[in-house]
Amino acid sequence: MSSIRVPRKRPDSYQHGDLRPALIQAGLKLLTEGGTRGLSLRAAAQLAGVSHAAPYRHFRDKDALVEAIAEEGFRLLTRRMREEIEAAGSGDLLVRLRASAWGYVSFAIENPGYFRTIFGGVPCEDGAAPRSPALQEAGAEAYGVLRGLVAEGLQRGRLRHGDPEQMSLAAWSMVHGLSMLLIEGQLGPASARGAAARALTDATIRFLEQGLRA
Amino acid sequence: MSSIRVPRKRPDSYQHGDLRPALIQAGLKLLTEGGTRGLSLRAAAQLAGVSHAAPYRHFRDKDALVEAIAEEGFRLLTRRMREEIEAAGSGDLLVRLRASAWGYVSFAIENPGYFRTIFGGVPCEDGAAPRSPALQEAGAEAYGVLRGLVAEGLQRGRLRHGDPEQMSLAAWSMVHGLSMLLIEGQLGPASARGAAARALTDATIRFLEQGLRA
DNA sequence: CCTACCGATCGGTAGG
DNA sequence: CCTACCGATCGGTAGG
Repeated sequence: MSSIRVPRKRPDSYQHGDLRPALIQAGLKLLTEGGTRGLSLRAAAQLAGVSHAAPYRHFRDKDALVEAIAEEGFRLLTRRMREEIEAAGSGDLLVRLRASAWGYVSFAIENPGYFRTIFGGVPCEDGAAPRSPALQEAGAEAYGVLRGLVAEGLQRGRLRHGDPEQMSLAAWSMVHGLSMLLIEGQLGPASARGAAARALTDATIRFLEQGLRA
Repeated sequence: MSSIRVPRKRPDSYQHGDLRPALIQAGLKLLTEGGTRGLSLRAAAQLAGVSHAAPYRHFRDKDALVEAIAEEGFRLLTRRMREEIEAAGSGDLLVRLRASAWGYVSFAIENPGYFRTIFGGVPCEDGAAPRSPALQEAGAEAYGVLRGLVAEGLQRGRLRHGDPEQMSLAAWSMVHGLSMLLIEGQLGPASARGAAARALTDATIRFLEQGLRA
């Protein structure tokens, strides 16, 4: 057996000031591979190549790390939706709505660790979820993408009259439910792969479109 | 301090042959209160009033207990949906579809512990979910309720022509997504309470109905 | 940012 | 079904 201490020249180049993002990445990896049970500050520290006491300089406790991961995840989800919408061009609003739906679902499939953490990773306690203001805002921004599309559709008369909040919630529920069923394997492992998932998303969202369109 | 040992006449009356269901109840309580992190075979044993080695006579390991809880949850979910459908009478199919949706959502709200366990409690690992045949069947039965209503609607010409599988999935996605958003507090704590949730469910499901009805 | 240490809890097994 | 025990891991702190 060689020496027990691994170091020599830490995994990448933390140590300086970039330990925080490194811990987030490590935590995400642990979360993805082993679920909430697989995540611990100690393991994250080890993955990042620092002592198990180091993380406490960046995160008050384990929940704080999970929250940081969730916040990052929300931002990435928002970005993905916007990218898909942009890629769909400035054409028909229903097409853009469909694009945003695919952005949502594809993000979930490709980033199940982030996705699960965002939606109920930590505050699964019984009572009210004690989400931080920053996390709440990140979530509101993601929801705002859908909300914005609906508002635009109503304004342009592309969607039938109705409560925009209810319409947005209907869309959100649908893509969220589909995402969860896909990543949890409820629809079979094959369904979660790219092309199949895309087809399922399109087919599913079209039923909702019929209910929303003018 | 009185004696350390609590017993005298165990909590209820396990010991004989009803330890298994008692452990399931205990596990559910732990799961509900503290999430996956809060569940341990030892804690469940303590809640049930037995030694921490006793559970191993009924469950191979921790995952086996979680799976048993999920199976029980699926059965209760199925029952709840059927009850709501029955309560809605033999009237219009869309009314019954709506009733089943409320059965689904209300079960989730009232039994978040069961609901979370059913959908991704354990097998959150990265790869394929290793769900037991019994668990898969329990899940298929719950899905079958929705599936049956859709089939009936198509047969009676109450729903527009379409792939029954896709239509069922659309309905499932919607109620599932709404349930998850509600119990994880994404819609605010107030929304998850009875009347408010019912209104949200009805409003949401109606948009889908427009897309499904003939 | 590290080493060293604390108490607590865990899954699991031995052995009866 | 119990007591007693194992090694491992955890969150967190002291103290530097």
